[in-house]
Amino acid sequence: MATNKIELSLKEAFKEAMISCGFVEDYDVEKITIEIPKEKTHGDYATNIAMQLTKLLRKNPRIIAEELIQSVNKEKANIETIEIAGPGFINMFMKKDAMTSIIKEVLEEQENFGQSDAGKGVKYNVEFVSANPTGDLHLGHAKGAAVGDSICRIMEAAGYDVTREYYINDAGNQIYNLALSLNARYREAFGLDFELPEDGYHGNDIKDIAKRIKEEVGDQYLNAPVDETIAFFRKEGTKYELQKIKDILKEFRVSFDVWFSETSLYENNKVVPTIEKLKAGGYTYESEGALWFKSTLFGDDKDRVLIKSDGSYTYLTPDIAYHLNKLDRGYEYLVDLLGADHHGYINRMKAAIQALGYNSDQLNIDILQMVRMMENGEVVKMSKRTGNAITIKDLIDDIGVDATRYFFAAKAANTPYDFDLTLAKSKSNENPVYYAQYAHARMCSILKQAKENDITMADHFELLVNDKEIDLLKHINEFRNEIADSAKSRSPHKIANYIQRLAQLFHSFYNDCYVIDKNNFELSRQRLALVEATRITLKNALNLIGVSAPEEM
RNA sequence: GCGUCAAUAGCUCAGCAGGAUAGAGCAUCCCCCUCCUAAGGGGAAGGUCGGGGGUUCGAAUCCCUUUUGACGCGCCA
Repeated sequence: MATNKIELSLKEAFKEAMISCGFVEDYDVEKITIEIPKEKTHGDYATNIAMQLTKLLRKNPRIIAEELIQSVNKEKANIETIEIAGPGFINMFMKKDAMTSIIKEVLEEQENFGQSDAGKGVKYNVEFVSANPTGDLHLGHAKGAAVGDSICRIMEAAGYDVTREYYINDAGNQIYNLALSLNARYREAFGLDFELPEDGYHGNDIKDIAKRIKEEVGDQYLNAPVDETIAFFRKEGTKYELQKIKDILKEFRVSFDVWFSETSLYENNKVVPTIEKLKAGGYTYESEGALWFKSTLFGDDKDRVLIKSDGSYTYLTPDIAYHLNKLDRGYEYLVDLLGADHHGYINRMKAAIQALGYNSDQLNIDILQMVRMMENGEVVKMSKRTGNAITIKDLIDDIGVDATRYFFAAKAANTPYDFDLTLAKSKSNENPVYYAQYAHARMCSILKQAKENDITMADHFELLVNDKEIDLLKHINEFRNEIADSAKSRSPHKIANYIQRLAQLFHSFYNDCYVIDKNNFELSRQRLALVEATRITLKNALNLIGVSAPEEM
């Protein structure tokens, strides 16, 4: 866990004090909790270490605390005063200048401020979205895209080695239906008889693609052999649909490192050897003409079919091969982001990787609970414009990328979400995304005017002793911790909370502390540096959840 | 029936490796622009943390139980 200099020095100081009091011979500093009390009279920082030690020492926590504060090195840890409170909390008030050193760090690190090596370069593969290339991405995919991309950005900032991956289901039945649907629309485009399959794709997007294919290849597939025609439309349909997905994700500021094709599993002969490996391990059996995987051996509810009695694979089979392939590629951990309707999938896939010799902990399946679109208190199922399911495109057009991404990131992914369309669309103070962006715009405005008045940033900050300034500094000090925390639990909403708090502290500072003051030039210079440090922190934080930081609004 | 997730202010949600008086935004009610963007700030009001047990010095947080809701429980993907 990354930690800031102030807290680290406090932890070290308490560790030394514990040792010199004879309480312990050694102690893991990570186990010492240093927190910022909610109540200001409880100090700048506090620790509950004395209460934690009661179990070990079997002594009254206040007595332990008393001994600790006697031997703690206050000078070294920059403590101004230290006191015992309540049942045994140790509250510390820091020397004013202890807080300001963070400003220099931020100004030096710029867009890298907040990064740490907390993740120790551990290799993670994060798979998200992975929607079938058969149509537009809808509301649920938008949540997956926003949450997944934010998780990756945050993990990267926290020092994990992250590969973002999209699994393309381009081999199954749904692609066959896509091909049939396209072929039908292609014939339609020539004014010929056509037959749309019952479970095919009936959207206008298929018509558009068919028209484009007509322009590209002319009539050559009107009378071609059926196999050849289907193969052609499979390939072309996947290509077009995938390109549309890539384009919209790019617009949504979501990127992937690897686009992994299911078909490639067959082309590179990955599926059969996976089944053979399960067989060789004794984890399969035949029954009723099908091949089963004994997933119950690893805690699954029931065994799962790998090869159906008609000889074809279930969805699970190539997916097991895919997960094995990811692990074989050397990732220590896999993360899958799945919709709540797939949560039954967790146990069987964990069972599979165990049967294949990996540890079930290496697969983390994060469930994204369902999203409901609400407008004026009513559930909205369909897009008003198209009459079809709400797509990412609808969200981007109606709400904008910033607000959409903020709304998805601001809420814990694993709880059901009612997306308030009315609120998200409103371009007013009711919309929380503007609160943070407005703070950034205000800072830019100050910086711009300082420049016009030839006020430059100071490099020493002894005048920053106002409560509002100290609060801001404390919060900036927490940024690295917050990122590391958020990465560890893969919770982008923690960053959103951090952003709200930072914006709030700034707005409050803004009202109390006038920055550009020609009559107090030195204070202006010092505050200006604080504003710039705050601005960099806010911009970096917004970037972690894919939200822009406008210079004016 | 079994499983997963949820239930906290009027609304939308934080807080949940136990810690001090449960927080934020919005909505409501007061106050603040001769001054860096009022998309802002300050204040008020608003809660038996779904109910009931238990563990603990201490529980919104952990355990059990119960109610309600969403989603699963295919040789679909």
